[in-house]
Amino acid sequence: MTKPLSRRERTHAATAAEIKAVSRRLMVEQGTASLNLRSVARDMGMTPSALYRYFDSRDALLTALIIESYDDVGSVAEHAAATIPADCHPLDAFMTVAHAFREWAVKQPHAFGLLFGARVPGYEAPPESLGHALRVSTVLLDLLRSTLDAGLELPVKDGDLPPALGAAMAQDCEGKFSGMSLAATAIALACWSTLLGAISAEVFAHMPPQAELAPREMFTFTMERALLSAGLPPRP
Amino acid sequence: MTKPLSRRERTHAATAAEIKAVSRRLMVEQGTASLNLRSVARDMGMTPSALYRYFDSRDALLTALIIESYDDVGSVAEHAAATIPADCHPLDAFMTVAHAFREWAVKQPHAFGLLFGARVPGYEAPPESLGHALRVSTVLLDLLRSTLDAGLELPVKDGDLPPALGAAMAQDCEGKFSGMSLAATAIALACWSTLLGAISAEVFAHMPPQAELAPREMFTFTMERALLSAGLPPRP
DNA sequence: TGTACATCAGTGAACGCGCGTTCACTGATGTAC
DNA sequence: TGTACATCAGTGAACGCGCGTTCACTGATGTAC
Repeated sequence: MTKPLSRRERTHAATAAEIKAVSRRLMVEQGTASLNLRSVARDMGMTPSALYRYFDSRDALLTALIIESYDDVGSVAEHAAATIPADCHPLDAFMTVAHAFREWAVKQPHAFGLLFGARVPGYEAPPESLGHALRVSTVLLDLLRSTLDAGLELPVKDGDLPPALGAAMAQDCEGKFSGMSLAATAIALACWSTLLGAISAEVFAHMPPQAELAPREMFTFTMERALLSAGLPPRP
Repeated sequence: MTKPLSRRERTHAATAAEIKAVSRRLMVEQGTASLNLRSVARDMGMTPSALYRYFDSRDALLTALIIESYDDVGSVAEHAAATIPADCHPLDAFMTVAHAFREWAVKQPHAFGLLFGARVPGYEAPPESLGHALRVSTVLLDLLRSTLDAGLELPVKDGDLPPALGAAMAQDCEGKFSGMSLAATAIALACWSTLLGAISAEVFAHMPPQAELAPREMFTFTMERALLSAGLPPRP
């Protein structure tokens, strides 16, 4: 149904893409919060007002960047998951996606900060970004689901959870965790928080110098310990 | 040797403290990056220029806030550690400090973001802040050290570490980890990154709604699993 | 105890700056007959 | 194929705003004799 784009539409899209690319680069250099239209325009050799042909406001540009970044990291994770062979050890399967996520973040620390750091003050993410936001975690959840289907024994049972935690896990409004036990949900969330923590500790440089000497190995160590404690079988 | 402060010195210190307190409050409302002298002055019913009697520049104020926050969370952790009875189960001992850290962060999300979030762009922390920064982690390291002394068996031996990780852990420039094995160092760093991750996932609201319903229990669950996988004995 | 002087807190106007956004415009690119 | 018109990209000047910082000043608080 989508008509082929006219020449004008194509150049318009290309310029919009360039604006986003330049914004990205400037965010690396100057930080996310201080991204501003005038420096983007300056960098492109345009007047600031020309940008309004492409984005309604600074916030609209920010939203576009956020959505694009969510999609970017989402597709990185999806592609990584697609390379996992069927007979892969679960530990390797999860680590394949985790490493893909980490490498994306290390290459684009500004984008990672934009999505997973402190919120940009005064900016509220629009609801339509949620769908894009969920792509990464969905990849990991699917992986967990198929590992559970393959007979994974969790080290925690539903009854072991403190009542308040169990009750909270039961509120699965969006149905993302449907079909998973409460304990599995809790473990999934714990691993997710460990994953985000391991990446942001590295990206935001909150680790002592030792860890910075071998960041990739440090990440592997942290995540594998978390996954083992989640009940994944150790490597033979 | 310290002379008693004169009346003038006392009022000066009191005003400086008020400036910092107001800055803190404004950071909560407007975000860290957009803290500015004019709104601080406005809030205090002063002229912006008057602030220069107390701080040389905006950066100097930011530095003072950072150092004060490090000290704040540091002393919170130290006080929590001081309440731990001698015969305390190691899991409870660590969780006492971890909960104190978390509660501090939840109460002062802006301060947590300032210290453990993305760096404020264009601002470089002065070297003298390092000493203040290390107080929290020192409390936890001391706890680990005494647990090791009490005969804790780690689930990982030095030889199990990948060579690059072992070599990195061996570079203990500041001597913070002196007397600890390489494996113990690696485990300590993994737990530290998990701790920061669990707190920032909550504070920066990067968890799905389920976790937000029982944040404290979620935190406990995540951290206890990490500590158990670090070799701490389970509760009887 | 009283007076002369120094120190400090805070004022108010001003500086130069960069920001987001608006608006009337010019020229080029595409479209309809 | 050529002409008339509509659409779009981008310009340049201007708006009001808030920022950090400087500077000469006033008046109050403390100090020395």
